[in-house]
Amino acid sequence: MERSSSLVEVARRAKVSISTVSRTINQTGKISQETQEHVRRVMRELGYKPNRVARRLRAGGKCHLLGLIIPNIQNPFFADLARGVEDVAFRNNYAVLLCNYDEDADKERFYLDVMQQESVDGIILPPIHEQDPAVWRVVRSGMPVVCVDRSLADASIDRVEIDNRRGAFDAVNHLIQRGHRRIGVISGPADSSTGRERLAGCRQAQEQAGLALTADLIRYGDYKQESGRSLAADLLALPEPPTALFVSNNLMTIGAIEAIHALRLRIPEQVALVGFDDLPLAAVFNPPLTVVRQPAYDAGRSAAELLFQRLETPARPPTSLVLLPELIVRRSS
Amino acid sequence: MERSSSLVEVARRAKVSISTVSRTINQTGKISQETQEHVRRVMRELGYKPNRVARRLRAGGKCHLLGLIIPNIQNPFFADLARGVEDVAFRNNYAVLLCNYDEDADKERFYLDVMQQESVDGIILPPIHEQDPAVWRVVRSGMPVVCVDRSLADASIDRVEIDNRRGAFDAVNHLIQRGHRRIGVISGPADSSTGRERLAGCRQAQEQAGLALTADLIRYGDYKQESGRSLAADLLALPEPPTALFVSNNLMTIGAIEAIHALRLRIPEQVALVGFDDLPLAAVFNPPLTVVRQPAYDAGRSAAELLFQRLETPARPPTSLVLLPELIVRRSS
DNA sequence: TTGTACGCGTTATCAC
DNA sequence: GTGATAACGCGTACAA
Repeated sequence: MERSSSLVEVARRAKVSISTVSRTINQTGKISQETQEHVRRVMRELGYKPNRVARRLRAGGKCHLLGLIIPNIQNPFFADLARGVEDVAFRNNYAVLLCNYDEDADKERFYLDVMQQESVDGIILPPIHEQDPAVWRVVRSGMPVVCVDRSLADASIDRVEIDNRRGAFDAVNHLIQRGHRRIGVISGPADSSTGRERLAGCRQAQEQAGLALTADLIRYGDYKQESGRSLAADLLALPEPPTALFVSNNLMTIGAIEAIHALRLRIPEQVALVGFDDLPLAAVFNPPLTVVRQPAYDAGRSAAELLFQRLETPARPPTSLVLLPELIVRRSS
Repeated sequence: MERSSSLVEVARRAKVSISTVSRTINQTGKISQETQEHVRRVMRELGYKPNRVARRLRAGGKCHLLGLIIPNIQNPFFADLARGVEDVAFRNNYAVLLCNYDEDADKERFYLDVMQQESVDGIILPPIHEQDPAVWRVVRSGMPVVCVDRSLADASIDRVEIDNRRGAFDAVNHLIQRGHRRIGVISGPADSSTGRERLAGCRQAQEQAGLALTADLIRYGDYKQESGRSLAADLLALPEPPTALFVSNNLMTIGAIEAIHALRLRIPEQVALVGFDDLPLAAVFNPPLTVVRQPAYDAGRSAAELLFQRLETPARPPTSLVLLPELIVRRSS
C-alpha cells in the first residue's frame, strides 16, 4: 500500500523541522506567516493528511472519534437517534464508531472494551439496564459517557431522556377522552426503565380518570413484533375484550395490527389503537396511526452536544435533559 | 483518566520482558507453557487489554477494524445490510466503523479519508456512483474495498450486487400480466448503477410485451421520500395518467403513497403499486403492499465475508456475487 | 526460550 | 521563531 506521506515527509520537502509542520497544523506556538504558508503549500502538494491513529496514540484526547453503542440499528427509533448523533459529530469533524449490541450484555461489554481500546473521545449509549456494571467501569475510568434514552441509576452523569411516563399518559388519557373504558396495554419488559415508566404513565392516566387498570388487561412483551402479535391476540380473545389498545413500541405495534387484521376487526371502530414510536409508514397507513412520537433525532443530537460540551469543559456539572414526546392524533383512535 | 495498563506494566508485574508478553498474546514465537500461563494470569489480574490504536500504528495490518460507509442509515434496506456486515464482523472479533454519507459526495470523501487515516483493514460501501474518483483513489492506494449494492464500473474489485434488472423486470412484468398498459416508473438517479439497472429491467419487461416505455412515464428521483411524493403527483396529473406505478425504492414508495392518498385514489383499483424494497409495515398495510424484497442482510453478510477472504488471501482474484431479489405479490397490484 | 532495541506518526517539552 | 528529542504502546528483527 502506497504509504500516505507523513509529517517527516512534509518537513523534508519544506526544508523545515517536523515541529514547525506540526505547529502549523495545530495552530500551536508561534510560526511566521511566510513559513506557515510555505508549509501549507507543500502539504497540499503532497496531499498530506495527518494520521489519526498516531495522533490518538500520542494524545488520548482530541482524537476526533466518538463512540455510539445502540441496542438495535434496525429499529427506526435508534436509526434516527444515530443519525442525530452523526450529524452533530460531522459538523464538528468527528467520526462516529457505531456498534450494535443487540440487547446482549456480552456484546455490549465487547464494544465498550473496543471503545476504550480505540481511545475514543467519549461514548454515547443507552445502557442495557440501570445498574450496568460494564458501563460503570468505563465511567469510573474517566471516559466521558452520555446516556441517552435509557440511563444509569445515578444522577452524576450526563443524560438525555425522553419523558416516557408522560408519553404513555398522554396516549392513554387520549383514549379515555374518546370514551374508552377498557384499554388493553401491551407493555415492554418489566425490567427495562422505559417499560416501567410507560406502564406507570398508563396507570396514572387510568387512576386520574377513576378507572382501574386491572392486571388482566396488561401484557408484557419484549419490544419485538411477534410478541406484539400474540399478546394483542390474547387480549382481544378475552371474554370482555378491550375496546382500545395501547402498545409500548413500534415493532410490537406492527404485530398488534397483524392480530387485529387476523380477527378482521376494524380500526378504530372496533378496536382503537395508539402506539409508542412513530413509523415511516404510519402517516400514510390506512387508517393513519395515532402514535406517541419520540424525538429520536433530537435525542441523538442533544446527547452529542452534551458530549462535546463535556469535552470542552470536563469539570462542568452533569446535565440531565428530558425531551417531551408528542402525541400525534391521526385516525386509528 | 486512570491509564489502562500497558504491555510494560504487565511485563514488570510478571517479571518477564515485553516481548514475552506480546508473544503470549499473539501466539507468535515459542513460549514455554508455564511462562504463558503465568503471563496470562497477570494480564487477568491487571485487566489488561491490548491497545488497538498502538497496534494499528505499528502494523497497519490486523487492526480488527472494518469500515462501512452507507448512504443512509435511516433507510431500512441499509440498516439490514449494516446488520449483516456487523454480525459477521463481530463473529470475527472485528468492530465496524459505520458512517453515513447521506448521498453527499463531500461527506463520502470525508469518511473515506477518515477510514484511511484510521487505517481500517478494509472498507465496504455502495459507491455514490459508478465512476467515483474518491473510491478509486482509495482502491489504488491498496486498501481492500468491497462494493455492495452499487458498484464501480470495473470488474477488478470484489462486489456483491443484487439483480436489480431482474427485480424490476419481475415487478413490471407482473403489472403487465395484471393487464396494465400505462405504467409509470419512478426511477432512481440516472447516474447510479441501481437506478439504471432497475430502469433497464422495466424497459425489458415492456419491450417483451410489445409496449413502449415512453419518456413521459419515467421520472428520476433521488431515493428520498419527498421526491417519491412529488414525482408520483406529477405522473398522476398527466392528461392520460398511468394505471400503475413502479417505484424504485422504499422511501420513494412511501412518498408515492402520500401522493396517491392526497388525490384520494384507491389502491389498486385506480392505481396499482409495486415498490422496490420491503418495509416493516408493508405486509399489514391496507392494502398489503406488493414489493420486490431485496436480501439486504445477506448482501451485507456476503460483503463482509468477501472482505475477510480478501484479507486472508490478498492475491485472490476479485469475486462478483449476484443475489436474487424476490417479488412478493400482496394486494396493491 | 527469552530479552533488547528500534520504528510507526504524532505531540509536547526542552533548548537555541 | 524554530529545531531536536522524548514519549505514547505495540510488534519484531536481532542478539543472547
